[in-house]
Amino acid sequence: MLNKTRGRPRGNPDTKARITAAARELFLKHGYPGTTVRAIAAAAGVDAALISYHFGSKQGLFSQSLDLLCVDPTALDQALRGDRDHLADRLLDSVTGLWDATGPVQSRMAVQDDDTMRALRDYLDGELRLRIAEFLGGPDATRRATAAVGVLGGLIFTRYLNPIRSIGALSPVDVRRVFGPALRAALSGRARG
Amino acid sequence: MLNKTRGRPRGNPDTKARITAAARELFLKHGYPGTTVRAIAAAAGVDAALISYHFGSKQGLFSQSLDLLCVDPTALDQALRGDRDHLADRLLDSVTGLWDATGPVQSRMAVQDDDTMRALRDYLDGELRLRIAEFLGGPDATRRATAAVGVLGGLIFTRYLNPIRSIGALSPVDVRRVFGPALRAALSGRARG
DNA sequence: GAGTTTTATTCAACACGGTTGAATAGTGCT
DNA sequence: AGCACTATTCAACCGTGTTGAATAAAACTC
Repeated sequence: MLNKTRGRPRGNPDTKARITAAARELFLKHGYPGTTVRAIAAAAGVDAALISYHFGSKQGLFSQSLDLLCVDPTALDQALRGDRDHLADRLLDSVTGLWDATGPVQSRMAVQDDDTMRALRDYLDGELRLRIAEFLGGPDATRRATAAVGVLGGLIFTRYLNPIRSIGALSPVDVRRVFGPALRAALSGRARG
Repeated sequence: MLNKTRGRPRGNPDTKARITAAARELFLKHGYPGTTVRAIAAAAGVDAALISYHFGSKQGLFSQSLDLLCVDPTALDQALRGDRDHLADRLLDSVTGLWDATGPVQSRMAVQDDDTMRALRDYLDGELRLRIAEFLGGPDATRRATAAVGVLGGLIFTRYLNPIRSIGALSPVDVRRVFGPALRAALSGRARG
């Protein structure tokens, strides 16, 4: 933008880092379409062409600036090991543990990214659901696993992706209290009303 | 676009309808950012400027082309009248009854629209949750209503907004079977595991 | 019905967005 | 030193949503 002599700069300043930092802040504040490449470049004190050069495209910068580890299979492995009685609590904890960390920052943005949503879908349906069914065993294991995925999807949706106040404000312990009964019933396939 | 003599056309062709029809189809096919105003105009056989004139903006056309009746308070009133035992089933039926009708068409698009998501949020948190709590009464009514909203949000999310196969493919009856136990447990606040 | 206002439409142009190609100045290897 | 490579700026391009003027039909008024 400003006359910063053409060509490679002195030293090896980590410009990519400065760009992603600025990108995170602006994407967060104004959303994906509301953030222009030129604005990011200006905030990072750099020319707009650089972000195409470094990240390929605006979409590329977006994807890379929120390195979505939302889908971390290792956390799942932890939850699916242990006794059946506390499975519900472990699942809930793994969700809050994973997503609370990333902050409402990336969560809200994730819903705008098509790839992220597909990844989440594939994970819930193709991975989590199958593993839970396998863990449960017994009759109706598939149906119960589907129900559990539905409940966990509800937690993810109402707490992170489109956070409603009464659920977003809960502490992780409260999440257990609120969602515990529903999730346990989903896993067992029965509820006393 | 093409030489269709300037000025008001003969008769009173319902151009707005042709535009919204074309818009629905294209938005559906390519998403909001992937659909250009000029493409919609071309598909409707009309100049691009017309859509700014009729709908104010591209966003306005988008909002109006999916007239979001997703949030219909009357369906809720029906569900909240009756005995406590079948409340869960009635709530589930009202969700499937309402959203299955609109087709996966508008549902998938809704998640891209900020206004729609806010409306849904406000409805779940400010309306549905309060009414359920009021209906339930007794201790912990608020917490149980919150849990119920979480479960219903899960159904909406995993079946309509970001539909995963195993839940999107269910019949309304199956939805009751799968989500029934979890929702009943949420409403009662207890589950036998 | 003639005259005026209002509405629906096209056209041309603007401002802005993301992206690209050329020019340039450093870094790193031999 | 020389050479390939990399990081950067600049100028330009093309596509986008939107706007203002021109125009023609409809709707209203007396």
